[in-house]
Amino acid sequence: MNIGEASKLSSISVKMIRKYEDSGIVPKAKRNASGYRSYSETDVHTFKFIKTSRSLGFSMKDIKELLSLWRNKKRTSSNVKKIAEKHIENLENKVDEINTMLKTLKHLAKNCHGDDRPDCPILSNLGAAEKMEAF
Amino acid sequence: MNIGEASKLSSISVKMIRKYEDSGIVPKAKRNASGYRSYSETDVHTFKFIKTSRSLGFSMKDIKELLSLWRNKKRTSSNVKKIAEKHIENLENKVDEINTMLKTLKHLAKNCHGDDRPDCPILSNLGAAEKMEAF
DNA sequence: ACTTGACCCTCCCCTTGGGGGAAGCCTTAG
DNA sequence: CTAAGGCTTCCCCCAAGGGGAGGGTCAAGT
Repeated sequence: MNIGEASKLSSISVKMIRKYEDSGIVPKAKRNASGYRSYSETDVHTFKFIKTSRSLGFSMKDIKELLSLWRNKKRTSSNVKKIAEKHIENLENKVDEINTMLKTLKHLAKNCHGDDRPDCPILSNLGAAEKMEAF
Repeated sequence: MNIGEASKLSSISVKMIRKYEDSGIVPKAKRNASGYRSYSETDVHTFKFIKTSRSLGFSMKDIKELLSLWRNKKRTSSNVKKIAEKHIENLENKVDEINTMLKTLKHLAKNCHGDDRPDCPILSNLGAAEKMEAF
């Protein structure tokens, strides 16, 4: 099949399929007589793997590694688990980080009138010399 | 003062101070006789405002707006609050998104032996035709 | 057969919020 | 007077996409 159909079946844009090839995440596609890329069901399967991995937040770098483990029948599950656990840790750190921001932001927003008056604790705090750690 | 000192005082890199100027987030700096950018305490204050806002996760686009409200003494606090609340909403959505990923990832990791064996539910699920919503 | 529209190709630019480094002035200390 | 370090502009890079130009190819309708 051509790239358009592979794109539809995998829910990965034509642009990105080509980019994945350029960046070496997937091997170079075979070409037909007129230079069109030609894909098999297996290739679509690979694209779906990428799609699912992306939806779980894995980086393309991680996915490249996961793909090679996926293809390697002699892999050990510990290698895969390590990547997943590292990713879980990163995501948990990100959640913590955002929650810290949210705590401060909600505190500021709560104390802001949100009316016609110009005084606003959000702006005064953003512009304060002291750090936000203050509260 | 020169850009290096403004950078130290505001904790914003020299690179980024120049980039903020290029992108119009801050007005063009005055230049001294030899073409060096020259900053005042007020400018440093502005950079600190940006720094704090970034640490709360505001986009540069939001910060541009917050800065203009900050400088405008006739502003209404409702404008500021709207920006902050929209940002809070975005962050909350992001946390939800990541938590959804985490739920799936943890489920997968829990069921992965993580030993020498090649069988691994993480890979089988990433490569499954069915969507992850399945569990 | 010919046209038209839908695909496909490559190449380049844009995004966000940073960073690296080169080549060339300016300044200040020794 | 020289050397170091600060400053300037300019260009390149990252992730993970997207937009669009300019041109080749294929298939269906007339």
